[in-house]
Amino acid sequence: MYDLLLANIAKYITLTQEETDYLISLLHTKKIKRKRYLQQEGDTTRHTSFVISGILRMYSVDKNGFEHIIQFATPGWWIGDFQSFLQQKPGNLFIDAIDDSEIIQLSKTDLDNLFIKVPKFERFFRILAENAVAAYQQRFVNSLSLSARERYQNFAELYPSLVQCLSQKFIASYIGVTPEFLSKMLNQQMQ
Amino acid sequence: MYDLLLANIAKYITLTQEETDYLISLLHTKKIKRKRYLQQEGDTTRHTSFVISGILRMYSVDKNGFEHIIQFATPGWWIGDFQSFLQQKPGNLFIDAIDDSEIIQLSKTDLDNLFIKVPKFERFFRILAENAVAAYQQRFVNSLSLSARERYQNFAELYPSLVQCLSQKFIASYIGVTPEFLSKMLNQQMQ
DNA sequence: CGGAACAATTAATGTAGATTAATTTTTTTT
DNA sequence: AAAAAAAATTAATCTACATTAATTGTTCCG
Repeated sequence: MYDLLLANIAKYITLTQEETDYLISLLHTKKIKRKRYLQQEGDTTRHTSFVISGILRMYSVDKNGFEHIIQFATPGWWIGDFQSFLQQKPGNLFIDAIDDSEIIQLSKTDLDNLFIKVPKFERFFRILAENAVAAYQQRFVNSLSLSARERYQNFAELYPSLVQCLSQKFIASYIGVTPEFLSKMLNQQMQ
Repeated sequence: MYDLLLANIAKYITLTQEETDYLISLLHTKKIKRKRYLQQEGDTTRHTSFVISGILRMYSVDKNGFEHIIQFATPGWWIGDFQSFLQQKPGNLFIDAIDDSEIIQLSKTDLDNLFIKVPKFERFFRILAENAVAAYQQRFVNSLSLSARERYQNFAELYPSLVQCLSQKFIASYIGVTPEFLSKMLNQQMQ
C-alpha cells in the first residue's frame, strides 16, 4: 500500500523503523472514481496527495469557462495546489480523476508536526520542491518559446505513455490549443 | 552587506552566532555592471544568487532569437536556473543585469556542505523552494488563462515599482507580447 | 554639445490558432 | 445491443497578436 511512497522517500533520506511507523500513522488513503473531484475552485487544500494508482489532472478554468491543464499526475507523483496548501487559503484550481485512482494523503497539520518530530523530512520535501521548481521553470519556458506543434512533440517525448492513454482533448488542453486545432495538426503531420 | 540576506533567513529559522559566521564564510559578493551577463546559455550554474542591489532578469532565447523574460529579481530575491543548478548541467537560460547590481553567491558544493553541517538550512531552503513553486504555478496559470491586457494589469498590480522603472520593452517580454503591441495597447487604453 | 545607439510610436499587412457548426466515430451506460 | 453521451474530424470564417517598416523621441557617451 505504502510501498511506492516509501521507495520514493528512500531515494533521498533513510528512515528508521520507528520513523517509518510514525509517518504511516499520519497517512490516509483515498479512492477517487473517474470524473470525481479531489478539489474545486474555492476549496482550501488541506492535504498534499501522492498518487499510487490511476491518473489525475490539475487545471484552472478561465472566465470563459475554458480548462487549462497544468499537470497530470500518475503513480509516484505528488499533486496539489501549492499556493492554497501553503497559505491554507481558498485556491483557484481544480483537481479530478481521469481514471479511477487511489492516493495517499498527508494533512498540512500532520506535515508541520512531522517536520518538527523528524527534521529529516525537511530534506526530502526540500528536494521535492526544488525539483518541482525546475520542472515548472522548464514547462514555462517551453510554453513561451515553442509553437503548438513543438509543444506537442515535446510532450510526446517526455510522456510517451500518457500520449497513449489520454484522449486528445486532454493533451490539447495541456499543450494549450483547442481539440479542433490539435486534430487538424495531427492529421496534417501524417501527410 | 549581508544584512538583507540574514534578515531574510531570520524570518524562517534562528541561527546561532557560530552558524551565522559559518554561513558568511561561504558567501561571496559580486558586482555586475549594467548589461553584463551573470550567465549565458550553455553555462552550468555553479552558484545560487541573492540580489542585494540593482535588478536582474532571467530569460530564454527561442530559436528565432526572441527573448522571453521568466523572472526579474530585485533586492531580497533569489535568482538562478534551477534545473542547471540542481543537476550541475549546462542550462539554456540567460541572466543579465538591467541596472548595475550586486549579488551574494553561494556555491552548490558549499550549499550541500551547509545542509550537512547545519541541517536547519534544509528548512529555510525548503520554504524558499515551496514559495517558488507556488509563484510559478500562479504565473503559469496567468499566462494560460489571461489576455495580454489582463496580464499587463496583473503585472502592474503585483509589481507597481517595476512598472515605473522598467522600459516597456522588458515588460512586453515578461507578459509575452511584442513591444509594438504593448505600445498600441497602452495608448488605446487611455482613449 | 552633437551624433549614435536605443526605445517608443504608428500603421499596413500577415498568420497561428480560435470559433462555430455540422458530421462521424467511439465510448459509456442501461 | 440500443440509446445516449462524449470525442474526434472537417471546413469555413474570424481575431488577437506578430511582422515589417518607417518615423519620432530619448538617452548616453566621447
